[in-house]
Amino acid sequence: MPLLVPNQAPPEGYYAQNLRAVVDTVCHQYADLLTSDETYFANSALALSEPALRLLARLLSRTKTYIRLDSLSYADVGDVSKALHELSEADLISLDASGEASEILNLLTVTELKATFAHSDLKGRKSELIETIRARHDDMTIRVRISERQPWLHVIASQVFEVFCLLFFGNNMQKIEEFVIRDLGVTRFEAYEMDPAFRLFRDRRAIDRYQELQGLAETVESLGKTVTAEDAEDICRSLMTPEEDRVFELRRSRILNALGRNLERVNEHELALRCYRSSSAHPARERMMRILKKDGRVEVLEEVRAEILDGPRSYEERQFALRFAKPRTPQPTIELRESLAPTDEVASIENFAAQQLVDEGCQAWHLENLLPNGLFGLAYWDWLYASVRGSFVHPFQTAPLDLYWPEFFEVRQDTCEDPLAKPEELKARILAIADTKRGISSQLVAWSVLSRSLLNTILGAMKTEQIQGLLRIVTEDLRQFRAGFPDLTVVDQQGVIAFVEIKGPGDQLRPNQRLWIERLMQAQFNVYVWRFR
DNA sequence: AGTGCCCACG
DNA sequence: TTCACACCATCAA
DNA sequence: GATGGTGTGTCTCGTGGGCACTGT
Ligand SMILES: [Mn+2]
Repeated sequence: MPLLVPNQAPPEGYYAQNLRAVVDTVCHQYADLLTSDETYFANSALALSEPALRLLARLLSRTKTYIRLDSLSYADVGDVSKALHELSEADLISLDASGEASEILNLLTVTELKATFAHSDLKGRKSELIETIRARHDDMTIRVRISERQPWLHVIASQVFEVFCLLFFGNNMQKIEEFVIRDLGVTRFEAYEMDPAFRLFRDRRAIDRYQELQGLAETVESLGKTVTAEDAEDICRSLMTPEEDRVFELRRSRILNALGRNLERVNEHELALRCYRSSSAHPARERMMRILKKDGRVEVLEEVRAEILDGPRSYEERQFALRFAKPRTPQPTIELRESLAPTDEVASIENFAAQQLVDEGCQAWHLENLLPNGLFGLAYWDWLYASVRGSFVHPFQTAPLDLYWPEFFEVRQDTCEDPLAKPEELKARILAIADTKRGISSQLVAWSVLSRSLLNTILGAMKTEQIQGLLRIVTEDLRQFRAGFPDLTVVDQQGVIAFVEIKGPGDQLRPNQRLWIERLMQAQFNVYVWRFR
């Protein structure tokens, strides 16, 4: 029986308990790195009376930070106005009618706006209405007039609480709602070990820098191709120093790559080159080569090419350096089937092709990367959730933090058994883990797609060496081979497995797709491209 | 009156 | 709010 | 065929209420 049931009252004090858990954990882990504001928030929150903490938990779970008082009706809080005053006394919320006029005006409905700011000519969309009101009254008048009818509060603690969530989850995407999703039973998480002494953020600088990088990413994103040289200079100044932490460094490099790409679009080649030069992430050097080619700077181009070949960052980067701006060299030939494209509209060309294979007597599924990722995730389940310092930092993870980093296998090989060492047991191992772990969230295993019978059929159609071969490819480079797998997995009437990449008119193989196909052919799989014209 | 979006909620 | 992929336009050989 | 640009599906769920907006 799950802790929470939709539309049924949660256990007494449930949301407050979640809030307390986050604040407690962060305080224990990061007490010495918190600013005075953050420490103050933690102390005052933990010192609140139970009703006030319950109310605060609700307020912090709202998406907006300005909230109408008449929208607060929480039975488990009891005396709401008493709790409000307590929160206000603790400076966790403000009751003194603060805020931007436009934001506050948005708290009212159209009807209320018209009633509160009675003008005969108020009409149009709500946004236009608000503009009109703002043009006629100053902010103070607006606030006063609304607060007389519809008092509201501002959740001061919101910003600081975001930092607490960042420290708790180690990222800006997961929020405190994770608790609810888990307690409803929607997601189950593996019972991995965590080291409470481990810190994702080493020092205060790391916390601040994380947020700074987030801001820069947003700026670059929002500027897009309206970016000017001055903008870029500004942003670059904050991005030119390599980060010590590799996660930060990857983040920095990706922002530089995005900025560089935008600069290319506005023909700022020199600035773009500077961004790419400072970046340590693919495709920075690829973009450099393209720019240099365009500008006819052959010598520098060759220098970059040599640099890549000397230490390629990925298989794809190396492949690009080998082939770019060079006479065409033959590539391994791939079996090709060709058909006419369906005349009438179909939902997707992949499903159309799959249906045709079914009509021919085969079994066919559109699985793409879900198959290799799923098989790897199952065969290496214990590797994924092994106790490795720093790989798990909170209870809501679906993969270890170092999954896509080079030392993933190295740091686990002493404690985990290599599934490939006993190839004859692979099939049974994968099926057994699928049975025992079914439903537990994994970044690699899509349970809804990989049913027991599907796994049975597919694994049954693969020879032991083929399963081993497939996993060898994936484990060669988890990052590279997490994408590019052929669209369809097919088992024919003789029980022979094949993989098919479907190409509609005007679509062609991408480098990672070609790479997967070549590897699969080497591993003795039937693979072909099915092109519709 | 109908439709579709946003948001709180469990 | 990303990532992987398909689709589409354009250009060149 | 190469390249660049854009669109789509995907979300850790499902539901219900309130609201804006549209059309009669
Ligand atoms: Mn395809």
